[in-house]
Amino acid sequence: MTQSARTPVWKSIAETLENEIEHGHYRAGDKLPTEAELASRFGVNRHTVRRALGDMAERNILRSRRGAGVFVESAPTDYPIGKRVSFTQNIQATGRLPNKQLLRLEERSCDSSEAKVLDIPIGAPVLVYEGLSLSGDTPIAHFVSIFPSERFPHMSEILKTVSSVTETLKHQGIDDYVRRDTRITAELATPVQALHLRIRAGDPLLKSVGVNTTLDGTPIEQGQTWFAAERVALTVARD
Amino acid sequence: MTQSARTPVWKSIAETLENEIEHGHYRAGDKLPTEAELASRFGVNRHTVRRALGDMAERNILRSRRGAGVFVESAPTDYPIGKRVSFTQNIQATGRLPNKQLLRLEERSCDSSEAKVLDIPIGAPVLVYEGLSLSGDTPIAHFVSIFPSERFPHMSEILKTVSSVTETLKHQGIDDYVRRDTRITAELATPVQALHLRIRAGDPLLKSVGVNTTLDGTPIEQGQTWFAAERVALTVARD
DNA sequence: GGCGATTTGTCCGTATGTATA
DNA sequence: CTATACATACGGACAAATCGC
Repeated sequence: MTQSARTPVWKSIAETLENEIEHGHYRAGDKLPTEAELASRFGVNRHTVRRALGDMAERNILRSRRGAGVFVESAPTDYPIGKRVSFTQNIQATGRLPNKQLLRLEERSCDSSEAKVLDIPIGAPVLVYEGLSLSGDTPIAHFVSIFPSERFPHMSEILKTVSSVTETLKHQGIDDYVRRDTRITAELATPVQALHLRIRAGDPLLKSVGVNTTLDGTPIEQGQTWFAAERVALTVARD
Repeated sequence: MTQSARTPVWKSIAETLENEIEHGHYRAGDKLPTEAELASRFGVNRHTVRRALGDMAERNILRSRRGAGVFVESAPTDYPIGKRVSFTQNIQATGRLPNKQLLRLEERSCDSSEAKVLDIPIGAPVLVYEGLSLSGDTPIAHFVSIFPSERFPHMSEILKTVSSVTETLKHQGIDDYVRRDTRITAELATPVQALHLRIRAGDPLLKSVGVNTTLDGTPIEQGQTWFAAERVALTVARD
């Protein structure tokens, strides 16, 4: 009757459920049995189940919605930030289908800070490329990229048909490029961003601002990306 | 009278103010002149000034407080994430005084995930080191570090006197260590974290989870850090 | 849109084993 | 050994959100 082992009951319940999620018994988005059902399954009080679920929710494995149930969260996809950063490749590596949705594609003249970053004269034309990045059909990020137009006269037409920046740059004669630096901050989602990313306003976003250059150091793109924090973890690997 | 250049008046006002902040005319925490004063200074309507201030507020350069005035935000400190990540060195590089406040220092046995990361048997003793990282006297981050105790028998006593992890490890015979990987996510501050970091609950945090190893790859520390997003930008540099 | 059943969230209380001073 | 504090587990009641009809 008494608990002989040193591990609390709630903890072993949590580990059991974690294993079942790990082994695909429950998948991302699935609804777990109700607290009452789990309580009777494990032969414990509902509160003991709640302790286990609470622990798992704290570690972002589950999310509970009052009145609806407890649901399995999708594990955030690792998004490597390194020398070469490519959304298409990063998503393909997870085994899902990378996709992009175009929101805006326009030319305008650059301001002083953009000129400084891209190493072009103030007022020079830049191409603004805004859109959503999707993994399968779940939105991952909202991005705004800026290219120096004079360097890439056909960028706009190609971007309309090709949804990969890397591919588009290949058509423009850039076979390889590297990330010069990346700056990562955190922000709260605006209502518009929340709508686009299918999250709630005020949910956390990971903002990444990076500059890509050719191998000889000429800047070719300044990219700003707002990742839905619940779906992505940025990773920095050694080398 | 008419605007000959293509740049809007509000934008050049914003750039002017930005320059003055950049050049130290206004410093972090300073109150700007009132909107009315700025309007008369630039010879424009108050609404035009407001457009400039609004743009700067959106970029987190300013923060306005109704009834009080408009204040210069402290620029987020760049915090490089690379092969070697040291809070002490990172803060020293900004010219401020790194500091640490101890919140907890205790030994317990590790769970399965910690065992896996630190490459020790499940249940082996680990030292938990929790505290706050300060730059000067403004809190920057809240951290929880875990060390395998059997490898470092005197860690606890040294950490009580030395506030730098790098220094403490030197006393333990580890002259050099490298960051194996770093995982960056974004979370919302809990009420307790908000109190510690002197921000508001629900404000965005940058969470970084990293593992430091000796040069031969033996893990010596798992560190979790929650940075106040408004005070820090994590940077990833090439090389 | 309303309504009732379902489900989670939060509060009250009780009891017991374990570690600590 | 006693007193205290704490974590664990159970029981019940109601509020609040959600869903289906």
